[in-house]
Amino acid sequence: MARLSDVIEQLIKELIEENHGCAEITRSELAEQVNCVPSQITYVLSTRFTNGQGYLVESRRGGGGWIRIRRISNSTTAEHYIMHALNAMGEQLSQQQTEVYLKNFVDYDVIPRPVARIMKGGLSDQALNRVDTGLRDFVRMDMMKNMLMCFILGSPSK
Amino acid sequence: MARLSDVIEQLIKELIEENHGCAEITRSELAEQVNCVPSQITYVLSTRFTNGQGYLVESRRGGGGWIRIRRISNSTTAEHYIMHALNAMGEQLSQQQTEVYLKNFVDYDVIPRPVARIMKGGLSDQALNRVDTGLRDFVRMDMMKNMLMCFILGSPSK
DNA sequence: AAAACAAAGGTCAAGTAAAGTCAAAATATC
DNA sequence: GATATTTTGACTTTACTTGACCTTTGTTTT
Repeated sequence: MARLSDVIEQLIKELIEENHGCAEITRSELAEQVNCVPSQITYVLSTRFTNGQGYLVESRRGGGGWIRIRRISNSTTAEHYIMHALNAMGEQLSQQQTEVYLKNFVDYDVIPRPVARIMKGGLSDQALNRVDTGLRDFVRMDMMKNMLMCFILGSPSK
Repeated sequence: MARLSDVIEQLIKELIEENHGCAEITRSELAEQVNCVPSQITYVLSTRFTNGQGYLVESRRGGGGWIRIRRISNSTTAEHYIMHALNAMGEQLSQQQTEVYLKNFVDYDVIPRPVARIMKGGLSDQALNRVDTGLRDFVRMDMMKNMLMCFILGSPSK
């Protein structure tokens, strides 16, 4: 018997497919469709639609809120390159490693220098000063991945 | 269902644009146009047209009253605009406020869209997920400021 | 004038509609 | 049997909407 999570995963993937790479849902609606509690949608998103797997999840709370899931298309060299990097990157990222990565991205023309400069600023120890040192490199990695995904995915087509 | 607040925001922005930087409205009239209670106009103004976001809101009560929303010095350079924002910004920043700022920056050609996109990605709740919620908005603000500074410093004023 | 009235905008708290969190319970897998 | 994954649900936080009541200003009446 199929696991509910798998069904939900499949459903979302179909939505993305139909919509050329971008699904926009309402958590509670989708939950109702498959007859589960809303938080299970959250669970599926957090386990099967990560940056490392090539997805970008954005959301807004409050009245009229939504969740948007987009997938990297992998059709350009930049996308390939970044997807590859994303997979190779692991869980943590030091400031030093950040700089190495960014330099490479610029050298290989994956992202423009000005963009890299701003990323570097946001990912610096200075910016992350308030984050516990034990956690910092994890947060930095999350940010790096999300930034990269956002950069190559651009604005939602619509 | 699109949020009413977003519609109102857009409407006001268009009015400002049409009028070269200054919109003058009557709260109750605008409210009637979009079919909401007057106080919702106030809500939109207070969440999306603050001084820090580059607007100046003045008003007059009583018979013949009005509300005037002006964009701060339409003619300032990107650097000045950002400097102003930086100065007005305070210590904390929510995801929603982040988006309002970035949208403004892009709409008013202060920073290019791709840059705004990566900033948005890095500053999102998804990216900052591991940071304690009590700390999150502080960290987000630190990052925002750092990135904006990098942006200004990186673009040498001619 | 002064008082009364009308016509604005301002405030604030309650109501509603979403998504997020977290940990216990249930189920699968090894 | 132990460990990992999934399912559930009670509770939290965020964002938007509504409405009742307040204050200010201009106009009309006495």
